[in-house]
Amino acid sequence: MRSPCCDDHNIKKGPWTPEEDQKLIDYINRNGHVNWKSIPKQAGLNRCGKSCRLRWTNYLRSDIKRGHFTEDEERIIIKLHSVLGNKWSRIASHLPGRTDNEIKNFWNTQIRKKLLQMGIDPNTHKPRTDLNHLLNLSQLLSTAQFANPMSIISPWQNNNVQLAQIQLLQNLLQLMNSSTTLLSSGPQNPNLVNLIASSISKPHEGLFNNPLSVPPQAISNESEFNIGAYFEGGFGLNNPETHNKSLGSASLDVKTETIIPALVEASPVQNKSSSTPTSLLSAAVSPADNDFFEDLERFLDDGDGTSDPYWKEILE
DNA sequence: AACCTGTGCAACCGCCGACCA
DNA sequence: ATGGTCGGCGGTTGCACAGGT
Repeated sequence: MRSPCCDDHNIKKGPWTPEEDQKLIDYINRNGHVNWKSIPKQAGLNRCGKSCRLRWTNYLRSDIKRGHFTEDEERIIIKLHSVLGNKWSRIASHLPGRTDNEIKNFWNTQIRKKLLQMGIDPNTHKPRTDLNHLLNLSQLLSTAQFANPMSIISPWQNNNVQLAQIQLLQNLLQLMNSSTTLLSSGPQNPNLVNLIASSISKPHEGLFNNPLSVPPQAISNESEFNIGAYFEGGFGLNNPETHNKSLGSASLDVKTETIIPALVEASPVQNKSSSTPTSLLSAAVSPADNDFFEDLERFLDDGDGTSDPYWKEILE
């Protein structure tokens, strides 16, 4: 049975004082750190060895680089995380001056949030498929498009609405793909899938540096679209060919976080003849609704011209 | 001005593996 | 081979602070 390191109730815990820091620095500068357990006693500190080691490695070391992470560091962290997972110490070993604790905190408080807002699962580095996210996106879009039709949308706002639109389309594709798998009946409407797929594959360079480009392997020819290959790349995170492009600073720009407006309550589901994206999604994600493709196609078809044409704009 | 809430980050906790006697 | 010790790691907590109401 091992003895706990810090089981002495007289051992001090909590934040370190400047005096304690100085004692530890002086001692290690003089003697180095061979045996952490013996250091507190020899340095005159009422702390456990573990606490001393942590304080030294995460804060007092002279080679610690403090302050904001650069975009390069952020890119490296995301890239390494996509390969290594939560191996913070291994990630830290590639970032001189950064500690595992610092990187872990940075990931949990900043990067994680950014990825989630971009519709990327921070654990898998692939597009999110949870229904709440799809609904959020659709709410965002309907808010941006319909909340105030008279308002003038600035170019960068418009760009981000389009970013959200593409995210939503991608998630729809994935949902459709999984739906066809679940239904075990093969693609129910390959033409529809191809229609959406081809709309995503259209170039958007100049809008937002094409951060969500389609890997070439996803489109084998004009009439076929390989959804599996498309999403396998996880926005290129696992694909060396697309990695740099998809992880470019544009895709993680702080603007992405700030431009997405706060979500508002979803508008009530309207009748089919005046379907909004919200109502479409409500229909599309309903577990009991097996007519998803039919509804989607009907919505896109918009024969009576009463529904909003923006879906057509996206797809066209 | 007081209170509430969200955020960032330092520090702790518990587990695990390496090492050694 | 076994058990004890220690360092390292990842998850989690709790505090300080800022901003909002």
